Amino acid sequence: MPTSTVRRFNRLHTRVLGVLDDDFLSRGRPLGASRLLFEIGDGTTVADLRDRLDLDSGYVSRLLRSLEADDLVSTAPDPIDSRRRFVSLTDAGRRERAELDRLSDRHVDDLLEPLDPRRRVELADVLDRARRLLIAATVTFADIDPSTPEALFALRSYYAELDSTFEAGFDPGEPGADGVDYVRPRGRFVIVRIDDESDRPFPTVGGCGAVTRLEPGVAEIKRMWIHPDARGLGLAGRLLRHLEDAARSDGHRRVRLDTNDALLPAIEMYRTSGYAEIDRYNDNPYARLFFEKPL
Amino acid sequence: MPTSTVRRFNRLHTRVLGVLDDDFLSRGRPLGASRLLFEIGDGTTVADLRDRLDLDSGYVSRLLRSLEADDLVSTAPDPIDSRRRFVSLTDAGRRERAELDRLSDRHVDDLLEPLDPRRRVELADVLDRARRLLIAATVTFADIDPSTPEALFALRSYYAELDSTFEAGFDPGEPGADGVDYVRPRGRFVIVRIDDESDRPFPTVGGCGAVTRLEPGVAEIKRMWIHPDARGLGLAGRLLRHLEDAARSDGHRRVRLDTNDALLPAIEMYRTSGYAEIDRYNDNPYARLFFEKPL
DNA sequence: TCTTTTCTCTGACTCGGGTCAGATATCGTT
DNA sequence: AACGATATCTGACCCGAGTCAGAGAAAAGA
Repeated sequence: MPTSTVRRFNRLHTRVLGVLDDDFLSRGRPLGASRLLFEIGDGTTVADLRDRLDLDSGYVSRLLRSLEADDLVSTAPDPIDSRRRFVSLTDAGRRERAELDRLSDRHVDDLLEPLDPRRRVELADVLDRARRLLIAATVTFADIDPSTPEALFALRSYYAELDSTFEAGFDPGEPGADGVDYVRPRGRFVIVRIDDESDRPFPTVGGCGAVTRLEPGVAEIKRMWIHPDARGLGLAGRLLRHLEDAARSDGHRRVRLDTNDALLPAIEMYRTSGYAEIDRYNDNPYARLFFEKPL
Repeated sequence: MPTSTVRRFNRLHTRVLGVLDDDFLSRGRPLGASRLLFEIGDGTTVADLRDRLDLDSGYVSRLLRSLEADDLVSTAPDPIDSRRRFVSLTDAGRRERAELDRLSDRHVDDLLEPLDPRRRVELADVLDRARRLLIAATVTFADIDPSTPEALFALRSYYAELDSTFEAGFDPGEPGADGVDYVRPRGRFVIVRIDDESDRPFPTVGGCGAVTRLEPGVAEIKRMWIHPDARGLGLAGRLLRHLEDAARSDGHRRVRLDTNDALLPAIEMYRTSGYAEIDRYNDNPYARLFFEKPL
């Protein structure tokens, strides 16, 4: 049933919103060229454009030259590596991009105009909820090295949040310990990747989690965190299951985890996910509750 | 604010749902050809396809021949008018259409798969609400002749609903009276057109309403009806305002209307729209309440 | 009956989007 | 200095989508 409802919505959407958007985005020039204007942003290299839009190198080159002919972009050799060309918008290009933006806004405004303000807001609300659910549906879990920028970004966000949650603050201790604990064969570091365009350089980090070996057959789940903007979408539960699966496939029979009594929703999730409270099994000063689950 | 939210949703939507849909709809053949398979349905004429999809006649012809070459459709002269050609699907064509349908479903299913059932339903719910609000935004009000099939359909639906609402039933009286009352210069008949694909021969009728002259400067609003599926979208209020505008531009200074005390939401709307209760001004046996509003 | 209109089809064409195979220049490494 | 890898560009293509101008057959009107 959800399937047919989604398809029904899709048909309407492409008709009233999608198609038209493309229509007038092409102001005299090929549509692909207009898209480039947005993708260039504050300047990038040709290679970057190429793999962001997944286009043939020759094709991008041609599009850029047509934009150059219209004096909307300018290119120059990248000072660092002069095989590369650095592309940026000219003033006219920035104006054109702003104009396209304005037209898109205008198009949506015109569409919403007949609705009363209350329903306009309601539409925005339901579409935003739909967007978040779609993002949740397209999230991916990836094992990565905990020393990569992506992982460090997640960990730092997590620590910062703990620091502001706990009354006494939070000190992550000496960094680099993660370097061994969360790397195979001792453990894993998992990132929740949100495939929401436009956030560079890597897809938005929606959360993280780690597994590490405690003793033979027993793993510990640590560093579980979901970005505040991505909560309420069922991601924490999916991440937990993913980490349990990882532990299981690494040969563990039980998983443990500790938590602080300030993290109520987390505690609730552990209980409903089959975790039972056990005695303290480590000397983590921030931990007040300890759980275990057989795999 | 709603504007940017809508655009934000659009970007995500075309990426995760829209584009892919087109992608695999083209199973070896040009996309337009696949679309035709759906549009042909249980058989139509070439002209019908042409203006339903708004395509060039030569183009449709070519697409049809390519489908014929694949043995998916067959054409024959229309027995009624042999300038026309009647197009219908072969068995293979029907199978292919079913297969495309299955693939589309599958694609959506795969997308929803990671979501837990509760959130899957929630997504369907919010998308359906969004669809209904978008439909409400794209509705059009049109003055038409009350004797057209479209108008008759609306009126009959309205009478049928009254008949099942009133305990004693409802008898619309001698038909044809509308023929003079709701036609200029004495009055108007307005139809609410819902531009939701697929419902032929005319866009779905979402409601109706009429204005007629009572006495110099005084108009009466009658036959106001919104299709049950289209309620809760603010259409009744917009229709009422549209009818008032029509009365005003026809030179009236006041509008009256009568209603039955069983129609509570309508009564509530009249009160909040500036109508004041007045004494009975006609002998309509179904009316119990009478309202008037200065324009 | 003759003329005009309607409906479909064909051929010739345009255009945007995109691929592919080099050519050229630069960088990194040995 | 030489070699392979990398980044960009150019020219030659292909293909799908769509337009346009008739041609031919049938229907409708005078």
